[in-house]
Amino acid sequence: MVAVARHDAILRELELRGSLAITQLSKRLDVSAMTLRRDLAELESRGLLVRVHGGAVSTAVAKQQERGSGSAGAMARRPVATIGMIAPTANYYFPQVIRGASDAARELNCRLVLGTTNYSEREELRQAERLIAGGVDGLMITPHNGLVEGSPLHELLIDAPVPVVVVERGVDERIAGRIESVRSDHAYGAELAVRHLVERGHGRIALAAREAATTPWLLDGYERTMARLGLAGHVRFRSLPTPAVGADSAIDALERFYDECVQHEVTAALMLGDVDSMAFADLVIERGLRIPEDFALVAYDDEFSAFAAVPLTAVAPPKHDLGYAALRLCFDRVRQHEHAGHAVTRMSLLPTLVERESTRSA
Amino acid sequence: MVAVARHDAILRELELRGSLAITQLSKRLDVSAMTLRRDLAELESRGLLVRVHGGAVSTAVAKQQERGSGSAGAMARRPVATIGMIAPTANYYFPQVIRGASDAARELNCRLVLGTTNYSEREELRQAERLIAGGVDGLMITPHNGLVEGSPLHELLIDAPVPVVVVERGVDERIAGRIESVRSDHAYGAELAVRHLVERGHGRIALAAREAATTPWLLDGYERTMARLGLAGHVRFRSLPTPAVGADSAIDALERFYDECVQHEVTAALMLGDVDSMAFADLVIERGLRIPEDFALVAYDDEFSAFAAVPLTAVAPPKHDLGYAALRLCFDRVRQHEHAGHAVTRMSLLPTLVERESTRSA
DNA sequence: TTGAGAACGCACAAACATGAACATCTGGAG
DNA sequence: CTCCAGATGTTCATGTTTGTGCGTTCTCAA
Repeated sequence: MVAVARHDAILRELELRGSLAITQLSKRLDVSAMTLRRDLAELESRGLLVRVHGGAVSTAVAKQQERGSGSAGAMARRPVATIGMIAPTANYYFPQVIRGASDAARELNCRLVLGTTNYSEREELRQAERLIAGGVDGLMITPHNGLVEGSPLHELLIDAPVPVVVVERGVDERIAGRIESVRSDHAYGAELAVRHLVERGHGRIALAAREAATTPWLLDGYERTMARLGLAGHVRFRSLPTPAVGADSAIDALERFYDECVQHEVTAALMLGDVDSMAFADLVIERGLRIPEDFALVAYDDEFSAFAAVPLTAVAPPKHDLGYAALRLCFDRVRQHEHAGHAVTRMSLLPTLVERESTRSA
Repeated sequence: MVAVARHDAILRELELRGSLAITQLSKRLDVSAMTLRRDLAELESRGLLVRVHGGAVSTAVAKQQERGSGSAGAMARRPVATIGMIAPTANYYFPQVIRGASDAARELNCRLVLGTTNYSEREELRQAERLIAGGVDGLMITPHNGLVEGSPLHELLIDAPVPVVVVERGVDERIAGRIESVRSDHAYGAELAVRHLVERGHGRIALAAREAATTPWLLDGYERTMARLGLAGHVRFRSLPTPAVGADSAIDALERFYDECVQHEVTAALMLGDVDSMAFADLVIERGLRIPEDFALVAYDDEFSAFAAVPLTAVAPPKHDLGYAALRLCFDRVRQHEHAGHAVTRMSLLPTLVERESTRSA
């Protein structure tokens, strides 16, 4: 590789990504790190880049950085837009989504205003009104029951003076209208899990889930995949009750689920929620079965699955990316707002499966 | 190999890659390094290239490098990435998609390289190989039959060293993998049309479509909506033949479709393709019916619908936005390439309905 | 604050590219 | 058939570029 070609590659990389790491680029271009350092030194002397420890950044990025720290935030750019986000809770599932949105907000230099509703419809409405009245430029919302036609929330959002993106919930097809959505494809997540178990030789696979927004999707993907693989006869779905706060009545339900599994000679299960899954795994082991030899388990959610006594194979919904993509979409709409129309976008992101001990094949 | 041929090869190489290395080219052309040096010396004296240690660079690149040392602004105009796009045709439907992609490319300062395949599977494979070998940074492709598991194209794309976005076609769910897609929701488009007609009092609605990639989706949305509205009993689907080029045998099929409509007391139709729809509208009027009073018509596609004798209400697939969104997605992936993973994204864009005379309610 | 690990850059060695001089090849004219 | 001119290949002394070992410096996290 000729020196100029390397220089070209370096500058291209900088323009495309804003920065480069010597170790990575040296692998990609198949030249030694020293050579790259010499190249960077030369290009820096020509004012084409700025060297930093580990690599280099483009002059544009360097300037921005300087401005940012130089006047210690006095010159910090004012946010270009304010995006409201309404989530049912900030305890479960959503923290990651919020973090994704917040990462995107930082990148796009816009402000994120958060409201939570504790799964109350009235609260959703109130928060939405508050944010819109408060002058947000765009709104991201997760109505806990989806957006139903004719509901007051629907009326409000359909006429909202700002773009609205529904996050992680469906939009009734009849409404469609201008409301866009970004969501995970949980049916696909269930499919992933079932296929994973089938590949490991399981034919009798059960599903357990408490009532949650994702449950219907999970059930859908589960049944569809079982049917497609010719295992429909063994479908076992168990709806777990949501225990009252503080009560550990969930254990009862898990025990009943376990008994059913034994009774129907089920050898593997997919269970919604990794906390429940961990409790269930403990129960299974307590009853004298080995995981994964006698019973395989896939958790649907991946917050703590890695930390179970037997690390659990888990389906990880793309929470971070979800928030990130939703905020970007919302921001795009704010920017285009008065420009020519655009097609209504429905985005779905696919979960991934992380294999751990609870399904390692024999 | 004669001197002129070598000179030609040298200049071609420079134009393609911007620079060349003597050792590599001497192997490839099977001539000694000395000969190449003499060639380069001559071509340099003619001002056709600039020699550097180890090889040569094109004058364009050399100038850019030189100017680069003066002002950093010079490099702003060089494309930061090259995105390949493979479409089955550039005559029908895709021109708009391509325009959308090209608009996005301009905004993002990247180069778009287009290949068309004339609906040939071999050609799809060949073009994809060519573009990847040619060093594109990302690839957008519309395989005419979708991406089928196990096909050579699938094998190629799944292992491609660059991000791949499938445009306006499905990706087999089992494949999923890392391949992303952007597409129109044609089922929703059909739903839009049917609902529009039902709102205007029609109960017996027919669908006509020739064999095309969108046909199954149209049929799906049509049947689903008819069923949901309790009109399932009146489903009439007519598959039109694709006429040979030049022949106007399509008229026969349209006549048969018309007869069927009359026979079943159908009062409205959704027809794929606005050219066919226009021909059909003419035929209906010729037979003495009035549009929209006696018969309502919605065209699926909106290139020329506005220019029919009776301007046609049409469903407009979001072609421009499709290309735009696909290129942006692809570009994003190129930028993130080696950074942390991201969730696989499936985007669907909703068509819109443009109301015109052919369905104005009485 | 400290320490592990990564990145840095000097100095030297190895590898490689260069071009002059000379050897070899080729095809056509004498 | 021989010779010759021009093109191409080879050798080698020289200059340039690249890779490596190693002590120093930097960064991040405990």
